[in-house]
Amino acid sequence: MNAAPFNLDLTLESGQVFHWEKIGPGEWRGLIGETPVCIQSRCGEVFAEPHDVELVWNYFSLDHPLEEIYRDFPTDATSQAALSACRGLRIIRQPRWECLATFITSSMKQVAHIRAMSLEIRRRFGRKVVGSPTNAYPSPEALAACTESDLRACGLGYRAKNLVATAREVASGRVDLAAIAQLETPALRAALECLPGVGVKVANCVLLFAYERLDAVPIDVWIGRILLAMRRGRSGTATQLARYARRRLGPYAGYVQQYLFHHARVSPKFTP
DNA sequence: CGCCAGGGTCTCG
DNA sequence: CGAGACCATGGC
Repeated sequence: MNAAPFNLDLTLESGQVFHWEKIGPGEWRGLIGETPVCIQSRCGEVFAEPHDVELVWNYFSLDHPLEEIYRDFPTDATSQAALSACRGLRIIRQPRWECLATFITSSMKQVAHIRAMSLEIRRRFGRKVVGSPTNAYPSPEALAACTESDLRACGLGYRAKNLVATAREVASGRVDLAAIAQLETPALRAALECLPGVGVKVANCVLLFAYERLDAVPIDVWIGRILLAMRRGRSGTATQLARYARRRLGPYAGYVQQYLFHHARVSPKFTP
């Protein structure tokens, strides 16, 4: 299938999903939900095994209008540098529970360790998938049945309590992750923030990565520093930075944020 | 060893 | 609303 521009490496290395394994140049193995997939991208052409176009197209958001998004990119030097470095990076449509759960574990953790925790949670509590070395992400029910110390054994530390509590909210049906997709963004954000371990930042990650709200801007320490630098010294509280991001990053602010984040993180000489 | 990481929550001005 | 303390863990 043809999907230019699409850069698989950038997409899978930009801290959105944490379970894919690189098995060759531009070639990755992982799971889309519970379906094991091998995928390779060359020159805008995508090859996937199994050849399930619909599944791959949807997961990697190959329908997102990247050229239109690029036309709306901010014109400042920082954003344009991030754009030329990350062209072809796409915001993935993640399964909702998987996204919510992994970002609850993400607080004050580096990407590499989020990955390690996520893989351990899959290994211990996820359903085995034939043809995949990686297990599926455990269901809300499976994690709801865990104790806090079960999850501490996966390296979660104080995050274990929140993950179990949120799993129980979802498994019990008190929160329906599919039903709330119909809500407008402010109401959806509020619903997510009611869950234990979900604050402003994690809610925005879930809005962007699992609910297709492409204007949602997660502000972590990296993006915080970048926005502060873009504001030229004017000091910024969290609310000021959020307002600035909403005003300056345009209709696809979430995309811009993801490009800024990844570019900064892989630039050895990044000093805001 | 000290510092930092895709923060949330509670308390106190 | 804003600032601070506290929460665990691993990498460098």
